[in-house]
Amino acid sequence: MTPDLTRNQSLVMKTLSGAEAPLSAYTILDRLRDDGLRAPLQVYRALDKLLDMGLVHRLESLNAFVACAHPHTHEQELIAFAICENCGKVEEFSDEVVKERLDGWAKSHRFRAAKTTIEIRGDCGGCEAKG
Amino acid sequence: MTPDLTRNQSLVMKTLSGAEAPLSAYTILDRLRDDGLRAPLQVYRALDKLLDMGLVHRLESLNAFVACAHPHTHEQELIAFAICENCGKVEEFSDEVVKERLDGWAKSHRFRAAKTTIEIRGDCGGCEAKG
DNA sequence: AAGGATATGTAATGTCATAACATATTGGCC
DNA sequence: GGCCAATATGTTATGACATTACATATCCTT
Repeated sequence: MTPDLTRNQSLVMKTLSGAEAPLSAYTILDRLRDDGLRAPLQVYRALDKLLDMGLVHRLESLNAFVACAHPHTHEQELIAFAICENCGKVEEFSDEVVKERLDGWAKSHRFRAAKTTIEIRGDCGGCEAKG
Repeated sequence: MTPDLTRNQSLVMKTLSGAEAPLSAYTILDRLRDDGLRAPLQVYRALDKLLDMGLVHRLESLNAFVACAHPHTHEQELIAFAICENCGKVEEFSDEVVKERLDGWAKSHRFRAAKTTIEIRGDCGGCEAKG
């Protein structure tokens, strides 16, 4: 069912999975130089497929990518991200009520939603405790 | 109360207000060449101020900017955008329940939200009717 | 008039993403 | 096995978005 990953896809996935925070495509590339990757497109192509498979998310407000925290569990869900501007960590969550409300708006306005982005920028509790 | 706009800010604001759809900073620049603007920074600096004043919004998923549809009316609101990928037009709306739910999540996770982005990409009714 | 804050002008550079083209690998299907 | 289509890969160049750094000008307050 889940297709196997190709070499480049595996490398990119592994890099993202091991990262503490979102990475830009160029940062991923830098970390994979030793594995033979040389051009941005090698990373972007792998990311495209991983996004399609739902294994990776793109954070629009950051122009960066994260490994999905709950692969396969949200086929139908609307995912929101809380991004700490201090430590860079990202929390992934979903809220059925939010989804219902946005779906309701779309329906009443005859808007056919293809993809919805919800990103909250701020400071996570951990950072505040330290600061 | 509302500070007057400087020359560059006015030019940028006027360009965005007259546009049917979001514009990138470089598109704005191109449209203002005849008014003497020459460098991206002149546009970005004006945009920064206009964003601060709440007269303009940035669409993260588009790397583009729109004039605010309801200036001064949403000091406290959470604004969502529905972006038509067909005609490019953007609808701006807010939903108190969505705001409450996201605020609730943030509170329960000790996350201090600074800015929240909600962007729905899809097709607006008008486009579907034509297609 | 002096001085600080804000706005402006300009060049250079940094960051993110894709187009275009060539080559290689994979996987059915006869 | 051999063929062909689909998919993946490699590489160069270019396009699109945004900021750093520095110089100059304007505005406001005293």
